Amino acid sequence: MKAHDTIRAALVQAAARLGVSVTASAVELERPRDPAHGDVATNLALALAKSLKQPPRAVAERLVAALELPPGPVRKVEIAGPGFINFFLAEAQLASVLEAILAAGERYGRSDPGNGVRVNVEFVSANPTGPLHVGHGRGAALGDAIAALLEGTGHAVVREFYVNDAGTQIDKLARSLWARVQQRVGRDVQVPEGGYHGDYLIELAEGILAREGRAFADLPQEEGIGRCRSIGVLSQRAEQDEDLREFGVKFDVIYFESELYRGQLIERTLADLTRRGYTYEQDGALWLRTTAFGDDKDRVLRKSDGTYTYLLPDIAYHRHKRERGFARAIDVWGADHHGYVPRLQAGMKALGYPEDFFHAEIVQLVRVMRGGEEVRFSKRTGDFVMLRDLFEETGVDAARYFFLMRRGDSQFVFDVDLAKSQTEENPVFYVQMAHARMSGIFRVAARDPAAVRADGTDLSVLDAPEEVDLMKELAEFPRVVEGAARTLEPHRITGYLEGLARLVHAWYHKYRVLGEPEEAARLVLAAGARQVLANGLRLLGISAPDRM
RNA sequence: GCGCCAGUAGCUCAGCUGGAUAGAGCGUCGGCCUCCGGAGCCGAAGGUCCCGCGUUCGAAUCGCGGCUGGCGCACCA
Repeated sequence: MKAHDTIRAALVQAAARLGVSVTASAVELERPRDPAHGDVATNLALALAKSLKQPPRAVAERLVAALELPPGPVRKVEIAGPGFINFFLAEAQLASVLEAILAAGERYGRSDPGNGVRVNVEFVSANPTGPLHVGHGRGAALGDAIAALLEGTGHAVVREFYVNDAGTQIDKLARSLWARVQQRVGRDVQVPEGGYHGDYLIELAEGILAREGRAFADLPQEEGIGRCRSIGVLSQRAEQDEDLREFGVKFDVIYFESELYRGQLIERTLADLTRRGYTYEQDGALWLRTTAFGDDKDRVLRKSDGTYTYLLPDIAYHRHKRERGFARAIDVWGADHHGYVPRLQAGMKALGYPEDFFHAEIVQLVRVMRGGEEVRFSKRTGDFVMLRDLFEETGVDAARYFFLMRRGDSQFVFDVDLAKSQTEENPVFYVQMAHARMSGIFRVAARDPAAVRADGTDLSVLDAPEEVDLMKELAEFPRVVEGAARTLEPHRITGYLEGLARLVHAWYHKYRVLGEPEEAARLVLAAGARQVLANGLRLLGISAPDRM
């Protein structure tokens, strides 16, 4: 908002007059919780107290005395509490946010601090060994929202999914599937130890036999397992893609581990690490000196049997991201992998990459509750609850919203009954309903809300407390988006939307729009509120329905 | 044993990188439907911010030491 910039600049100038050099971005402006403390406040005097060796209030007095604000946006400046400087904005300033919203439309809330920086966001990256479960769903919702937040703040984002199609897990999948094929033709073969026991491989085995004929089961074992490997990976990948598509997540790049081997990227990475002096041989294995970067112990890159551990391909993969020109690589990982962060980070530093290149966002596990009881297992996989089962029951919007409404790093209980309920208790419903209500006004008025403009409308009649509060909240949206993007915390958006929806409902309930003397101005307010609700929901990948 | 994450109202959780009297929803209690959707709105009660020590003008927030819970600590992925 323009008033913020004006205040910021004036404060920087005032500080300079006191002999302190402050950058504009270092001046913190916030909206006080208590309206009696004004519309904008800064703690600048408190922050400068130490270096000036003066009491905060005295610093505040001097700052205000040195402050030169152009006439217009600010009508009053106060010093309060321990030394806060509070600014009170002119009323006209407040309503101008509506003009800004309607002029920007879908773009309201977007900003450009990212300045076109290229960011790779990798998430889900499930092994192609079975269906996606709810934990993947939380990662999918979070990764997609983080990507959208970064896009909304001016970053060039690529959404990426990494497929481990070359490891031992894939061998287990192939052998498990082969065993199921044998079982279906009546042979007494067991699914191997540590293999995949879920019913979905029985279904897949039946499909193979139906398509290929019984002769498939009589293939030589090596060939049969090989066929099972490619069929298994392809079918699981296809199924995961379909789940993700229906969940509303679209990836720009699907990267297969096997591509790393084809491009000699593993060997090149190993050569880099060695050339930089961070590898050594011991006990027949090749080690990476990760302790040089804060890891507990050094890690093996190449085992004594000559094969690679998981770490080396992963370093190679992230090196490849760097080579593709990304300034940042953000990975969304499940909590069960968090112990892995220090060694991959060490790998990045061993390659000489800056500290902030790689960042792992850890997502804690999800528990699912229904009817007051925990739902642990899915029949089909014999394991976790499947993502598909969840969103088919609750709807995609509710599932995504619920995954996003808590910080990723806190454990989360998904209440299926709440997600399905069509009442105010359900936050998704509550927020979407606020949007639908605003749309309803325009439906009755037979107007297109997207075509509403503030030009020439007298907005000074929007002076009821509920209307003032609503406009102030609408003005906060761009800052909320920026904060959420900076901290990679989409839950700030859901929290904001719930607060905004509350104000919208309260306003709607108390004041009529159509047929009132204030109709024109209130239509502008309704259109603005509707736009911000829609923009917030869209950012999270959730629909903004016009009626429910 | 070591590491990471969490511990805030009866419950689920926020708390904007150290600021003003710690907030919201649900639940509880009490009000409100001639209406653009009551599928909603308004109000009240409710706190040892896990405990202790420290850092400073100021700590839920930072540091140290404990306690509780989750997850990790492979030449697995």
